[in-house]
Amino acid sequence: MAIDQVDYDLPNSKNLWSMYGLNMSNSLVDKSLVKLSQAGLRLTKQRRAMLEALVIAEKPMSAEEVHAKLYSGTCDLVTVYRSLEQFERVGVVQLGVRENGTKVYCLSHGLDHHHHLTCRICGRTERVDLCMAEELEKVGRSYGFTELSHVMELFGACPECKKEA
Amino acid sequence: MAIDQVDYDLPNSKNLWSMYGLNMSNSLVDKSLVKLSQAGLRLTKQRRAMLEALVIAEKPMSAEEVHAKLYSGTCDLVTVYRSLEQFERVGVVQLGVRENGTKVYCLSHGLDHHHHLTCRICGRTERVDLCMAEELEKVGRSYGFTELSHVMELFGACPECKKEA
DNA sequence: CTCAGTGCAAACCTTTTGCAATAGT
DNA sequence: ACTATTGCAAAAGGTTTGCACTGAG
Repeated sequence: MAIDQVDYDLPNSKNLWSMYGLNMSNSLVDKSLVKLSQAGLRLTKQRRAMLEALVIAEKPMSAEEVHAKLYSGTCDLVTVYRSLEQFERVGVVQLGVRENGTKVYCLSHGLDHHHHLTCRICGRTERVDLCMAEELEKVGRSYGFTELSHVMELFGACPECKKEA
Repeated sequence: MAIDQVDYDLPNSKNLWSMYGLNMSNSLVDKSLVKLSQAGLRLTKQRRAMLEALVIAEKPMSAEEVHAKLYSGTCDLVTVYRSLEQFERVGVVQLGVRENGTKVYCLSHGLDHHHHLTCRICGRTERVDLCMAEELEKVGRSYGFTELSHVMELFGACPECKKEA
């Protein structure tokens, strides 16, 4: 079992987190769980595992990548797809797209919307706190569009990968 | 044959465009052809048809959409995929991604890089002349990244679609 | 108890690859 | 002629769907 995998097959207990053997009142995860619950979604061990994986990773991951982080047998890949979709719908995660079209998800850090710089060779990811949401909203509204959303991803070759090549 | 389809199976002639029955010294297409040629790519009737389709459409299209614009039998879908990839490599088209991960391509209007606002219901597209390329480059370089590129797409529901719903 | 969520299998859609035939240059 | 490009067929990759079963509220 890889060190960063998450094992949720532990005995039950009272509170939300101790049952997973995690000493974690991680505000990100807590907030996420609350949001899920408020949106009427059910809290399952599979979903908790996925959220946990997203917190640990701290970077956008595809459904397959999230699935790979889970302790083998935690849940089916299909469930990851379905849950991530739900998570996005209720604003718990933020959707992004890789250059090759793969969808990736990362936890919404509270209210703050952000973007990423990704190495297209090794996948290294850096957070980019730069966003033109307001300007884009303005343009969108000027055309009468509503329910605006945007995708912005920055790609490049990181110094390490460039060294090797 | 739909009115906006492009038929290239016409008799040969001397110049680049008259052979297609098109009275077109369209600078966009001309520039594109020159770029292709300069990059060492070959000018085939399939590629000319694709470029033409892109000019007529004036909006980003997926490989399948480009293929659908071509007169039936002009070329195989696989060829469209391969050519668009080449076009992008030499800077003749610009790559974008839809919310669902589909790759889309649009002609690079000369040197100007731009983005799009797309209705996620009907596909209507508006050009967005707003870009933070410079700021993004700066961030990328600050992390030591090179060969930077970015994807930015704005999505929403257009007024017409909203009316119906 | 009820319906949302899950697993499994299979379908689907988009994109990529292999190889022999074709056609620019 | 030389080699990029094409078509066809097949595989690959990522995502979605159908259905019966399970489990959270």
